Amino acid sequence: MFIPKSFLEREAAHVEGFAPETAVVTHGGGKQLEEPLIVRPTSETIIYAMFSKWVQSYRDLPLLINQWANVVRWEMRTRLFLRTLEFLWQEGHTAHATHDEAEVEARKMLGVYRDFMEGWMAMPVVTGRKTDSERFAGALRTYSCEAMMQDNKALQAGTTHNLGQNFAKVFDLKFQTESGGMDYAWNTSWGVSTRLIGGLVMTHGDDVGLRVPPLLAPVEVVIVPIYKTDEERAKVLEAADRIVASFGAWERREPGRLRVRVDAREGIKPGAKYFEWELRGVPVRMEIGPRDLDKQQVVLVRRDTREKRPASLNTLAEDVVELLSRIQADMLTAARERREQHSIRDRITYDRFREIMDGEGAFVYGGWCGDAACEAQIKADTKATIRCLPDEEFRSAEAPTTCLRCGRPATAEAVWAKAY
RNA sequence: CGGGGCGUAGCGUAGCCUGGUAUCGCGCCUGCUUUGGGAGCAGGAGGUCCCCGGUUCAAAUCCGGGCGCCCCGACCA
Repeated sequence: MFIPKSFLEREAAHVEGFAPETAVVTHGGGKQLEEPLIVRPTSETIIYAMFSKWVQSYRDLPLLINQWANVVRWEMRTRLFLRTLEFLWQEGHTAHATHDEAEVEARKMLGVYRDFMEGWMAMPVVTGRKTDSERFAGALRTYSCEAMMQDNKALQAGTTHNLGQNFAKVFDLKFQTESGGMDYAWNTSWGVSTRLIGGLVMTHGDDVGLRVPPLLAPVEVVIVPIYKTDEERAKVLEAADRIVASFGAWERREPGRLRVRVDAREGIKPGAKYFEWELRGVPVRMEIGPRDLDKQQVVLVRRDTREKRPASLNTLAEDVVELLSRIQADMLTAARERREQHSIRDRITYDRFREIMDGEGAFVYGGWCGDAACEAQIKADTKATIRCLPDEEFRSAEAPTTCLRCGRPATAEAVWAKAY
């Protein structure tokens, strides 16, 4: 939670990047502290100070520490979920014997993050490397997952860093090598935060409310019973209980059982229940009424498309499991298609680029000359930044040959967008 | 730190310009009827109109000061 001010100051680029946005504790126990304590904005300094005590030999490497922690960054302006003064995140820190091993780790964690964002959140991302001006303060290289929100702005959803030996050198994180010499360790760090919740909302939310992908939904299926008389009520609820019991035994599915809930509240009409569960984003609603039972069926309604269809009681569990996995897949596909519809890969003039950034926004794939001054000028002109230099699978079939703004030869393809 | 806006019942608001019994919706209470897309009808309760001061016979309304909140910008991996 607290980091001695001198720790933060040890790595020059790190302190320069973070000092303006730190909260500082000057008093403790009623007395002024000899050395102020920084409320951690990130934990590299304190972690590597400890690593240096733990590591002596190459045999102690690699070393990985993961922690869930709250951090504080004194932003001038906050935005719910996306930029808060205090946020909860997961931060991982590693130490390795070689540069290449650290590089592999940084890339691996980027893949882990991507798998979660796409496989679980159904939030597609573009992965790639940050430019020098956008990379983590103190890192050698920063990689990121960039998602597109429904207003066509980019959300940096997670980052991983190859820190090189920058922190090891200032915290004296040394080890004896296999051949008997001494070397500084190679570090990586990586994190994702509660910002992902904002990303989920802004990727999938619609006019009706939240849409939660099945794999993350606390309730995947809500059963809404429909009845008029007490007799009907008893019959319908009994059928609902039987369905829940049969689902409870359903274990052929990954991961685990079906999470089902019966909304048996009385005094609330079915329509009101529909609206409430739609607002909360429950992926599938199952309606059971007397008319359905007569036909040995229920009605299934998808939250993502709001499509409604009957399903036989005989094959219900299989049907629901199949539907849930289809919803999971369709939500990712729909989000990805949406992103691609708002991605521009055609060569466009800088005037056109400015027009787009001034208007509806987009991910614009364009050439970059590699000059930080040019990058800064584009930001000044349009507020758009290079979100990343995309990994190969995201690059255009035909690589751009000239810089989007200055027309000089391109050194890389870049994804430009306004960001949160 | 600049620019703009707003504070009226639990919530959302009208009224303010042009001073005169504070409006409507949701919610709440009681009763009856209701339940396949946000129930209906009838009756009812609920207010320091953000605070302080001024003008006036009379202030939610006009004037002065204060407080609070929101949005935009600067800032931000």
